[in-house]
Order: sequence, then C-alpha cells, then structure tokens
Amino acid sequence: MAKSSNSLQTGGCCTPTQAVFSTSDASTISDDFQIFAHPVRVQILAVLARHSNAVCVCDLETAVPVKQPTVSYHLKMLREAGLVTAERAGPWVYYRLNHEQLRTLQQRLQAHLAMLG
Amino acid sequence: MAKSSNSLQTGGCCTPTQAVFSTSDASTISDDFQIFAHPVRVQILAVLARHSNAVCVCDLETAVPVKQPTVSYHLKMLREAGLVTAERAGPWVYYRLNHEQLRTLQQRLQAHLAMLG
DNA sequence: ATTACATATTGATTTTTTTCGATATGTATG
DNA sequence: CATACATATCGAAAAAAATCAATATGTAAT
Repeated sequence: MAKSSNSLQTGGCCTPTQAVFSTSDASTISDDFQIFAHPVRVQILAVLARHSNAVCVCDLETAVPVKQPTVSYHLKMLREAGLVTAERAGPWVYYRLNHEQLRTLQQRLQAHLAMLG
Repeated sequence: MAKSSNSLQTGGCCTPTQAVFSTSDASTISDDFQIFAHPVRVQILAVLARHSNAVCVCDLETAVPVKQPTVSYHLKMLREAGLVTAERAGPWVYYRLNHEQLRTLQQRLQAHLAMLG
C-alpha cells in the first residue's frame, strides 16, 4: 500500500503534496500579516485606535522609541496599506485610522486564521 | 486653549501622547503576527490545515518554492512558536498542526485586531 | 558495518527591513 | 523674504530574516 498523506506510514516516501496556495497568493496573505509585524507599527496603530479622532505626528513621535524619519517611514507603510489617512492642518499632519480598510483587513486575516482550523 | 489630541487644532504642538503599549509588549504582539508574515510559512500551515493528520516533510517540500534546509528552518520557527508538532516515524518526520496552540494564538491576534476598533 | 535515504544543523551569503543624519518640502509668522 | 518649525524623502548604514551548500545526525536495510 502506498503512503497516504493522512497518516504515518511504514511504506514509502513521498506522495508529493500540492500547494494549497500559490506563492503569489501566499505572499498576498503574508503581506497582510506583515503590516502588524513590527512593534513600532503596533504602537502607532494602538495610539490611533485609542484616540478616537486624528493624532498629530509630533504626538505619535513621543509614543514610540524611534526618531522622526523612522516614524514617517512606518506611517508611509501604514498609508500605503490603506490603514491610515493623513490630513494636513497648517504645519502639522494628522493621522487617523481608516476604519473601513481596517475592517476589510481584519476580515481577511480572520478568514485566513479560520481556514487553518 | 492647548491642543487637544482629539481634534485638529490651530493652537500649538505637541501634546505628548502616551504609548498604549510598551515596546516590549508591542514586540510580543508583533511577534505573533510575524509568524504568519512569510509566504512559505503560510503555505506550510495551509497544507497542514488541509491534511487533517500529519504530513511528511518530504511532502511539504513539494508544496513550497524553497530547498530542504529552508523548509527545515521554517518548520523550526513554527515548532518554536508551538504551532506545529513533529514526530518521527522511521526515517521520516511528520508534522501536524497544534490546534490548541493555534486557537490560543488566533485569540490573541483577534483580540489585538478587535482592540483597534 | 556499509550503504542509502530523510531531516536537522551549521556557516556563510544574500535579501529584506529598519534606522537615522542630512536635506528637501511645505507652512506660518515677523 | 528670512526665519522657524513640522513632516517627508533620500541615501547610506545597520540589523534582521531568509536562503542554501555542505555536513551532521538519525534510521533502516542489506
């Protein structure tokens, strides 16, 4: 009897397993998780979530352990992911969560996690 | 009137914002997401989830676009995260999802996502 | 015990991500 | 328009993560 992929066997190896996701699809999924995979981004998102309205960049800077250009770098990533929006008010730029996009992303992540069992 | 962190202001900047998470706590959270932040790990987990029982490493190798040592590297990460368990059967090693740990991790991730709004 | 095979580990390299000084851009004020 | 300040971008460097050839380890069969 040939090896089944559903149980430990004494027979032979291998029964080549087909990928569930293409590498491209898997990358799309991992990119979704990647957004949350850095402590500074986690901190920024948490501050934005706590303050129901917009938060000035200069205020965000005090909440994270990196310098201003690095804050800008992470804010850009979050913007490009659609998770936050920026609006200028005079010399300052205020960021806020994009709740709609956040919900969409949450649903994708939850769907993926649910798919795992 | 001093700038409030809840609205756009013409007054002054800044009202230093307090971090919601310490860097250490934020790192713990980002590490949880980091596990899913690579396409090969996404692919491996998906294969393990699809096959209700254990899957041989040699079968996993056919489902991902990297060489055997790299598969071992990612499997080690997943093992260290407690997401999978390995058991040897003769010359082969069979991996399976640790559903209990997966559920725990899912709950932590969902809690973080829910906290964002 | 020698051979063959499956997987893990090591060590070096490559790739990706993060960081920040320097500088550019935009805005307001005197 | 010169100055001051807030934020973004650039460019180089550092740090972290991923990759794989070579090799080690473990197993089974002859």
